[in-house]
Amino acid sequence: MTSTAEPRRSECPISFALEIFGDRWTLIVLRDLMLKSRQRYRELLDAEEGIATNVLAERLKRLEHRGLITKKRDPADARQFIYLPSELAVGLVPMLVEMIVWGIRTGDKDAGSDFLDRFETERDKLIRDLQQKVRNDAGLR
Amino acid sequence: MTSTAEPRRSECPISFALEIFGDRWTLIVLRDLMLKSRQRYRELLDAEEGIATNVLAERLKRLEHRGLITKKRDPADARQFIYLPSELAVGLVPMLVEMIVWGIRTGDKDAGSDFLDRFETERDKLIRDLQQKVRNDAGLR
DNA sequence: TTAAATTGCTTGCAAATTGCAAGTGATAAA
DNA sequence: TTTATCACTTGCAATTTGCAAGCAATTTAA
Repeated sequence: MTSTAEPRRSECPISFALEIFGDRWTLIVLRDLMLKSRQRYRELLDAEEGIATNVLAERLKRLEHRGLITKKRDPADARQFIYLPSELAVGLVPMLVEMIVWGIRTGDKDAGSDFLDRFETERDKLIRDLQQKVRNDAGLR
Repeated sequence: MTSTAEPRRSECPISFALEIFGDRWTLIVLRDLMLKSRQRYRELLDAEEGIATNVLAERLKRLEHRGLITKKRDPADARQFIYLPSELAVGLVPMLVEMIVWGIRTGDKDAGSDFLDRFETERDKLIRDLQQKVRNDAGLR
């Protein structure tokens, strides 16, 4: 059996991860899919950071190809598609939470003190709850 | 007092974090500075992923400007500079560890099973130890 | 005491990626 | 039927990247 994976820059897991989401937009898309419960192209395009439509289209293809999201037609409106995170994406929640915490502490403590408080008192439960909510929204399990 | 900070894309802490290290190279540089104990330009340039010299120079300036690293002359060789992570960078270790774990689990389980075992049995200590080692290497206290 | 290396960059340029605006084709609503 | 909406695609200019060569300030070697 031959491998179907892309060639890697190196064997380092950080490098591997960055090949998938090491750019300005991929994690913004995953944030919206998982933490803001957006699941349609139009909703993702409305990210307040202002992603360009061709870039969004390319990132969604990439994420689907890498197995981080699935795409299916909306049964209620055949013009639309629904993008859902996979379990691989759910596995990114701990990293996203650490990124959020660093961002709050470094950038703007006032804006996220509730999150910070909860993180400091019950990190594991916060993450489990978030992951369950994501799975739930995505119809996983 | 007027603010000296760059304008942000949004108030989101993930977005803020990505403005600092949301690209293919910045976290590779921080990985080498913190987890591989490299501290000179030449050593960083030798990253196996093959960073271009102009890109490395720009990233180092950026990281210094953002307060994630400091730069000082090598007292033993005035041609060289020593780049050291700051406490702000040390604060990124938990996120980097989660990224490593995701990368190992997703990409190549065999290559990092020791790290994974230790992560699963004593995550907090693993992170504390790593952070202390980084502070030590950097002469922080 | 010079000449050759080494170090940490900068510069120039081609190639790739991004951002922006304007389509396009399929489906749905009026 | 016409018009609107949705999920893109396309074309193109602007920005960013990668690559190779250069350069000034040391340090090492002859």
